[in-house]
Amino acid sequence: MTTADKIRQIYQLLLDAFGDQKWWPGESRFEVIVGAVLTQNTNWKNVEKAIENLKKAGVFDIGALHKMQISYLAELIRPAGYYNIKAKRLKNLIDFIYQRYDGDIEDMLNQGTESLRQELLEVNGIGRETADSILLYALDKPVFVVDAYTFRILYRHNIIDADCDYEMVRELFQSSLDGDIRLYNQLHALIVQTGKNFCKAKPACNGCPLDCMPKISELVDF
DNA sequence: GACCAGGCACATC
DNA sequence: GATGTGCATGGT
Repeated sequence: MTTADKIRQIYQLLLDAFGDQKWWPGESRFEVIVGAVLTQNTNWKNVEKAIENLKKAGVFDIGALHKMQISYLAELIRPAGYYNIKAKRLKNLIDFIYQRYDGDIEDMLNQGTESLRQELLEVNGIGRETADSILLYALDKPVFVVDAYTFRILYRHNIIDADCDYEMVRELFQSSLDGDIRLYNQLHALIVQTGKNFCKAKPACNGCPLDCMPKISELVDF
């Protein structure tokens, strides 16, 4: 069985276990973009509070945030943690969208995936996971999002080894899932769901607490 | 009270 | 290039 087969099999198992994830939580491309920055190393519940603050303040649109004082933005997003640095990062990203795309998120859709990815990665505060989350979930681009849960789960189940880096894992998923945006979207969401529920950062790693993984081990020949 | 959460940039070796 | 550190709130 190839690694690609394993990836696809894991997808099916997680889908059976957790069902359709309907990701990303967010009602607009803009909301996904903001959430992608705010969720950096942060619980999503805290991000929701920060976004709610922005909505209640009546400033939840790109134009309002573009004009806003950074200190006020920081105060509004405070519940998301790291609020000073995230205010800067959000500003950097919005400034980029204004400078490069005239503040029009829809305009970004016309750009090629790879060049847009490079542009996003040049923005200070936008790393690979944040860029890829924006590309996939806000802009419907065919990019698989790799996060801490992805590494943790794959490593603990002997699908990757410790020195495997972000781009290697991304390639692994993208080649396994054959450019299917719908699958990229769903599987990343399922992995996060799995990680949140079962795969904490520092368990006794021999014997993953993961509930569904023994079933994977039975079905997949690791 | 300790530990963790859907990262990232920067300093230092 | 790898390794360590600061950033910070809120839930368990």
